[in-house]
Amino acid sequence: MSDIQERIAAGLEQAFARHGFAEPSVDTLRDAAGVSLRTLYKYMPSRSDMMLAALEHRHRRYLNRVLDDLPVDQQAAREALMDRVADWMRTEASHGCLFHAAVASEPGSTALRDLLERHKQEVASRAALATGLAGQEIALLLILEGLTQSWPLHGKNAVAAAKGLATSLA
Amino acid sequence: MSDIQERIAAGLEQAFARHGFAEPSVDTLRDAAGVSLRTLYKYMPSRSDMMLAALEHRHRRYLNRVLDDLPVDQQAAREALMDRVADWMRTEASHGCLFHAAVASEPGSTALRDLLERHKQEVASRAALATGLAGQEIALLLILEGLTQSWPLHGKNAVAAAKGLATSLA
DNA sequence: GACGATGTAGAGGGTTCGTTCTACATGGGC
DNA sequence: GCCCATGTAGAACGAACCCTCTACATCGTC
Repeated sequence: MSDIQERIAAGLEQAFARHGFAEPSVDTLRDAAGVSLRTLYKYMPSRSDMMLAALEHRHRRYLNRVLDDLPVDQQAAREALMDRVADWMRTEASHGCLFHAAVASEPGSTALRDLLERHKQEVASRAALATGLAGQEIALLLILEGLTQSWPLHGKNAVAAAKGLATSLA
Repeated sequence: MSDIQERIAAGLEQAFARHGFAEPSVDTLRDAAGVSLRTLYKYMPSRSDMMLAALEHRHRRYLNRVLDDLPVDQQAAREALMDRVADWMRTEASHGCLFHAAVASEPGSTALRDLLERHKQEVASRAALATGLAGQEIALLLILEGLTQSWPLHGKNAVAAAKGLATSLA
């Protein structure tokens, strides 16, 4: 991926995260990307491609920010994981999971659905590995999804509930 | 609420649930509502009002289908609750929670956000009451959100995980 | 210094969309 | 029998949107 492509994807991700997938026009996306319309369309030939590129970019950033370098101790890793998710929500995604939002905005797109599935799959397996919960990927993912969805309304209380549930998985 | 208004709202809810909030045009919504464009706009003067009416309708139906008449035994109520949510997903909402989808499609709308909050609030308090988990509304809501989000990918495994987590709340 | 590759700036086309408006049908109450 | 309220059918309008295209700037290379 070239440098300019990376910068465009980063700008698009910001715009979609802030305003959702329905609202921003391509003109708005161009401003967010910081390039001309011609260049934008050169690298992402349609609005759908812009959505996909933004989500790919977000996927990489999410893995880095939430799942890299968790504590070695498994209980500490579980708590840190929930804190990291909350921190991600606070700074990046105050409206919930961007991948679910994308699929909701275009339920017909199989490309988006595949991307959502890949994202959740990779998050679940890496999270289970880091917390010593291999074999309980689904329960752990359920907690992460629940935290992501309920954080906007319940904040730190949701984090505490998620930690408690993750601990109970043993 | 008049009879025709009820029928319109029911049709709109179906259309939004099936195709999301971004895709369907007002012409499509009119077909789903089964009335003329003039009548549709008489009762719901803008597309945003159509979304709100559809969600109000869904809120009432969700409470009826998922939370009415749960078993008296608390452990049985917890399991039945998760089964009911899964059944709701299977028959009504294969793409996740419609309220979250609405907010995601229009993050700027405070009316939608308020409606989401009211919906979740009422679901949480009624669910906690029925399952003997008063005081743990947030943890229970987190499980319900997690189940709703992960059911499309993991189906009955997600239900089993949700039951396990709800049982652990004790 | 010419040139080709790559960028910006932004106007324009063709389409779709939300909303309004006109014209007409129907049916119960005086 | 007339009328008004309420419904259908769908044309029309203005705005917004996605995408293309033209015209021009910049910069590293020969």
